[in-house]
Amino acid sequence: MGARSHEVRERLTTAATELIVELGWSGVSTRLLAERAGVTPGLVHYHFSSLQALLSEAAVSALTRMVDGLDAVLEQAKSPEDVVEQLLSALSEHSGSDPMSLLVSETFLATTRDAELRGAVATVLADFRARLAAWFADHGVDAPEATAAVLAATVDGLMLHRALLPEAEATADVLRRIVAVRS
Amino acid sequence: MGARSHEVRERLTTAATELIVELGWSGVSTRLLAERAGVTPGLVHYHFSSLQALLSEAAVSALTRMVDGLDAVLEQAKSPEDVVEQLLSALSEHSGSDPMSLLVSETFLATTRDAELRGAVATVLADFRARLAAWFADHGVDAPEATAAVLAATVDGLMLHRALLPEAEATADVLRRIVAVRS
DNA sequence: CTACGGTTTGGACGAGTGCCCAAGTCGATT
DNA sequence: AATCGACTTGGGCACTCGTCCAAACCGTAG
Repeated sequence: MGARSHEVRERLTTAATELIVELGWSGVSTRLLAERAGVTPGLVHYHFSSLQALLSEAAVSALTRMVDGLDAVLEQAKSPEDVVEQLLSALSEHSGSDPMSLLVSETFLATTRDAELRGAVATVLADFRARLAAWFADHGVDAPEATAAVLAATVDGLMLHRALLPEAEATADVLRRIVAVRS
Repeated sequence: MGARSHEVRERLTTAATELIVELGWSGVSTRLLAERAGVTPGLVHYHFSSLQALLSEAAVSALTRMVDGLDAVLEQAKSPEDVVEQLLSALSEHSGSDPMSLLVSETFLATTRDAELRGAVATVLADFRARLAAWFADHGVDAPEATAAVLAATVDGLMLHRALLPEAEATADVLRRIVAVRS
């Protein structure tokens, strides 16, 4: 596997994440993917065992990068309320149907039809939950694991809903209630 | 439109909701649909203008029924905490990858690629939010609209996550924090 | 120079797709 | 009995799909 091979693989996975967002997981075809990546269709199955494998690898690595980015938020947060604030604003930078939200949703849904992908995504999610829970535990939040699970779920749910309806103004205030500190 | 026509339309939409759950929105084909409904493939495009239209009609009516079902929960609930409890247990009846969760997710995702469907689903969601918010307002919950929006989003987010990871035991306790009553 | 292995090409394969339509069935109305 | 219109049939059209593969390319090692 020379450097040339590695570059083509990367071009293909990059094109894959773009197209998953634009056309949906099942809207991505071998030929479209090759065209976007600037290679010939035959190359797709030379570098990857199947189209599914290519999409999965692309999505999982994008998700991993995303979680690492959210992790950086934790390091700067001073209070639990701060975490909510930061998470929310990190998401609000994007419009309702932004690339990140769509990629997350598409990938989650794809896991219901692909056991291998499901395992990989579950690992990423568990990792994020664990880091969040650890931070909460360190900062006096009650029931840190459950709080992390609910907060992560809420963030994903808001992603879905934001594409359909605008959020209420006081969303952040309500979200802050989730991270109640032990009294 | 005779009674015969109406029965076939219903058999097709019923088969559609089943297949969307089993195979995903884009995994449903004309012929598969017809086979499941026990009719010939040509009938699909006689009764519906397109496959998309059939899927959309089936999904929206299923979603509407679902929201009406959740609405019944509200009528029996005595306190805000009760609402959370009931919503959660209504969801927990189903396994992680239950039909309802999957249909919701699939439909939400399909809205990103179909403007007409998006409008219809947004109406259903807005309706549910409004009923929830009205109930909260009547029962002294602070910021009822935002609370309803966050709770609805969390419920959907938990639907997504539950397929991947088991929930923590104390999820309900954390969720109850969302519906804090004005002090 | 030859030989070689990783890479690339473009076309082929069979299967499946949404949609359409001429022809036919069948129950109700005239 | 004849006619009508709603309904149904099954096949056909013009695609796209994932995957595969023989052949060509090309930088490097012998």
